[in-house]
This record gives sequence, C-alpha cells and structure tokens, in this order.
Amino acid sequence: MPRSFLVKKYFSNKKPCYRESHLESQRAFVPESLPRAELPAENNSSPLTCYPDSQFFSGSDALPSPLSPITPVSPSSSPLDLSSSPSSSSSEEEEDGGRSSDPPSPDIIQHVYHCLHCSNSYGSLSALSHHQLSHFPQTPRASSLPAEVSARPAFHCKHCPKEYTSLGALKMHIRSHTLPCVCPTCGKAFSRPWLLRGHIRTHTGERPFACQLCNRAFADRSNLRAHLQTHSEVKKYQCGSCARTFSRMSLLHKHNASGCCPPS
DNA sequence: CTGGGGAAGGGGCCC
DNA sequence: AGGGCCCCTTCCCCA
Repeated sequence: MPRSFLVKKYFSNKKPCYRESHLESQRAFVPESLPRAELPAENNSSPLTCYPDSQFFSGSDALPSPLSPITPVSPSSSPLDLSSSPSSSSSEEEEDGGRSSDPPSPDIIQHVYHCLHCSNSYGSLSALSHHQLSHFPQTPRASSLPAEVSARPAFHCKHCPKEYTSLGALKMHIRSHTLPCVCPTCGKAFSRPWLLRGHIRTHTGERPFACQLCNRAFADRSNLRAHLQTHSEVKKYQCGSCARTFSRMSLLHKHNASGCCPPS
C-alpha cells in the first residue's frame, strides 16, 4: 500500500474479511426484529451509532449493547483476526483505550525504542543506547555508532505488531481494533463513522453518487469513480506491454498475473 | 476467464 | 487534536 508509509509493516497483513460468508456467525446474533434492509426514516436522519467514549465499553466486563450483538469472539472467528497479537486472547483488553477522543492510556500507547540489530525493545532512549553498545563492544562511544543505529521513537499498537511514527496515526489505527462505530441495524462495527455511514447505505439502499452518463447510482464515491472508467475509451490503468487499459488497478493486476507481461 | 459492481479498510489532508 | 472527507486500494461476488 503505497500511501501507508507511516506504518512499518513487519508481516503480511492480509485484510480482515468482512464478507457475508465470513459473518455467518455474527449474523446469527441479529435479532429478527431488526430488519436489515430498511431503516425507519427517523433513524436515517441520524443513523450512526458511534460510541467515541466508553458508553458501551465502560468496564472490563462490559458487554456490547443489545444494538451491537457482535460479541467479542475467538480470534479465529473474529472479523479482525488478531490471532497474531499476543494480547488478543484477553477479552478485557478489547474494550480499553482507543476510542476516538479518549486520550490513550499508557498501557496502550507504548513509547518504545527498538534496537535495530536485535528484537529487543526499551522504554527509554538511554536504555536502548546502553543496550546497543553491546552490539559494538569495540566502539563503545555512541558517537561512533553507525548512523542507522540512531533510535527513532515508535508508537506501538498493543493489539498488533504495527508501529507508527505519530501518535495520531496510532490512535487512528487502534480504532480498527476497537471498532467503536456500531450499525444499529445489524450490529456490525466499524472503525470510523464514515465507514459506518457507508455501510448503512447498504441497508437503506441510498445511492447518492450518480453517474451523469448512464444514470446509474452508487453508494460509494470511489465505486462511482471506478464505474466512470468503464465509460472511458482509454481507461486509467494501462498495461505496460500490450497497452490495454483497464478501469481498475485490480483488473490490470489480474491481467498481468494472467501472463500478458511475463517478466523479461 | 474477464470485467464490473459492491463493500470495506486505511492513510492523508483540511478544517 | 480530533473529526470528516477524499482518495486509493483490495477483496469478493456475479454476469
């Protein structure tokens, strides 16, 4: 992901799959009294159920509200598979810090200094510096250490191995773990209000983004943008070898993967 | 198999 | 600093 230069990725973070087929267990919790396809008009005016504070996660034993029937599940069945996170097994930690405007608790925001030569981490720069001398026994003076050894502060996510160079970026990321925005219709939870807003359109059928060329409408602006490419003779994404153009990068990737552009 | 649509995640920017 | 929006990207499903 080219734009995610702020995050240091240590592992292949395949996106969590929220497709319907993966939500069967969650769907089982949806009350029959809650229609999924429609929302009452009065609810449409303010359909968001985003809980930036601890309203529904106020305590370590707090359970999701009746409107948020998604209960914390085992890592293997969670939409956000946190099985790679050592802390994901403790359910009480799922409800703590990370709500949007809450100041992050110290146990969530860890200011950690990493050694670039081993996996050790330290809570202070001085401790790290002291440790790093062990990698260079012949050059104990800090000023003689290689330039890359200079430590940069890292904001660590408690729930996964990601680390960020800014606290704001980390806070934003943590929301993807805490999922404070809950759909009042189906209970599905999202990291940000506008994601929930887009999801609610799947219930209401609202499609505010219309194509001026074919009157087709979309619930998502990006999807409209991708659709507009289909009207274009020359599409945005071009194969470097055969000059074919594609409306989506994913189609170009598929095209390349199918062997049009074999590596020379 | 390919193209297109639907849904969603996430970082950056602006206010 | 935080929220909202923009934009890009990805994955899945279906025709």
